[in-house]
Amino acid sequence: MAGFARFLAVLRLFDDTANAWTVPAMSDALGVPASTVYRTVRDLVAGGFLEAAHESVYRLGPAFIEYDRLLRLTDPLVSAGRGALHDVVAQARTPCVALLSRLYNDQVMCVADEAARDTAFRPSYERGRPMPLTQGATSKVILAHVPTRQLNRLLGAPKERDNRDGALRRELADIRKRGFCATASEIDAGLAGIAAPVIVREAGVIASLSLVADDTQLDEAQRRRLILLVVSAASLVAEALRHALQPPILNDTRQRLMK
Amino acid sequence: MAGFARFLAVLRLFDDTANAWTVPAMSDALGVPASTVYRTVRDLVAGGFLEAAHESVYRLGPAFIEYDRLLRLTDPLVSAGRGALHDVVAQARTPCVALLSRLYNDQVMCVADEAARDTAFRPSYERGRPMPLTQGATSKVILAHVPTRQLNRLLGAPKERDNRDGALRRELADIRKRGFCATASEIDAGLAGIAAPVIVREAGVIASLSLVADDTQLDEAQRRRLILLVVSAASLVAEALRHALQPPILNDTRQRLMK
DNA sequence: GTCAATATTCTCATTTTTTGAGAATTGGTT
DNA sequence: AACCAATTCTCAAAAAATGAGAATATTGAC
Repeated sequence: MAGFARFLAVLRLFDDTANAWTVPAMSDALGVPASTVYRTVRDLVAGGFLEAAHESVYRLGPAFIEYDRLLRLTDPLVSAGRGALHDVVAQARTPCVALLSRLYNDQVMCVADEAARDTAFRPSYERGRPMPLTQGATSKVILAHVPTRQLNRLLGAPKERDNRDGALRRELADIRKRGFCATASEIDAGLAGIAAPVIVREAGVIASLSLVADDTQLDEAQRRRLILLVVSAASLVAEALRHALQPPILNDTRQRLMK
Repeated sequence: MAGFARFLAVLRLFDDTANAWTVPAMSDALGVPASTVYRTVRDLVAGGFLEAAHESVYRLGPAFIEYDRLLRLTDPLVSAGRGALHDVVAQARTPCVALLSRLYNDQVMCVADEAARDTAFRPSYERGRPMPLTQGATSKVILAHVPTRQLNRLLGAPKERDNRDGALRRELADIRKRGFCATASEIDAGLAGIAAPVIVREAGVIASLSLVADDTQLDEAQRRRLILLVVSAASLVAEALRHALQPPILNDTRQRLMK
């Protein structure tokens, strides 16, 4: 391992439980000499991606907060979707959380969320947390719209398929046809998920807008109402995205024009 | 420029306005051959720090969202302070925004914020946005507690000092003595800032907890009440931090114990 | 304050990567 | 089919990273 992979490897050591590392520990964990890790860490600290906490312990650094804000401000999906999330939780008229999620490597990650006032629960899906691909309405709606080739790659080697694979593929086809997916207690016991796709092929956007609510509070009429709400909000977001991307004011273009 | 600096340089091209770059544009801007930039970008994309948007345009990638969540979850300052922010805006009984901020290179950056319900304004200070060191209650309280040596470095070359420098240093000494800083319209016209220090030397923490409210709504009694609120909340956060850091369960230690 | 134990940086010869220029390839469009 | 731009590939030269250990700085204990 060398070059950028080294930096990635160091950063990937950090997770919710292992959130503070000493250099010798990293050196052990990666099988890389301490002097090299010291250099790597120094670079990361200089960039703000790591930070010396105390007693030779390093933590993730504040640069991530800065770039996260930039992303919140400039990501087309996030900016097109934030308003919709707000509207959805306001119009749901029940405690709930609205999510905007997308593919992230071979998982699904929420990139924006908003909870209605007085929502006591918090779903497992939350901004920035990678979640499984094949469970939960939020994820399955996305998976249902992934192009076949990519889907095959995501679902793993052909051997592993066959078993539950056929059923899953049928389910995904069904979701595609219906235009939404509603589940209950699939991720969090007692919580229902309702998700609709946000697809803008031209922009390579495959995402979902979803709503998580207390399943025991929902009668059939409410469920239908919420499905309608989510589906229409999702298509509004997709439309907004198409328009936002229509005139792509590229930095590149600007530079050329200025010459 | 080479190595990690190249990666940093590419990422630093992105800001609120220049949020989408083509490789040729980056190549131009950095004065680095396109083939090299392509390789750099490929690595960053693999790590999730950049993402191909469409038509050869790249944007910041979702990895930042993931690491931001980790930081929110595991950063001692953020986790010690979030509850306090919530309490402060609840007890302020006026539209306001509470902030938790810290040094970030030669600027100050908010790392957590919470707005009271029905707060119409949003202060310039917001999570993830670097702000000037010497303006605003939030920043000055921090600057007032930076060790002298570091302060000298931050305030720039000795020549630049002298002019407004003496006044600033006197002001900082005053803030240190009083234990808080209150300003009005120093950053945002019509908004007042009230800030108190969160200092935990043992942990290298120099931060501030601050409250931003509509200045025209504040009479003298309210101002005093809010100052008290902010000062006591800040010292609670500092205390919580000291306790959180008391038993530093290091990854390193754990590994040793397991042997 | 001194001392001992770590943590961190430094040195330098060696090895491995990265680099850059241009050619080759891919992918989408007219 | 031909074109154009984006992207990857090739390869020799050059630069930079590497690792072992020495040197130095920090820290905590006393």
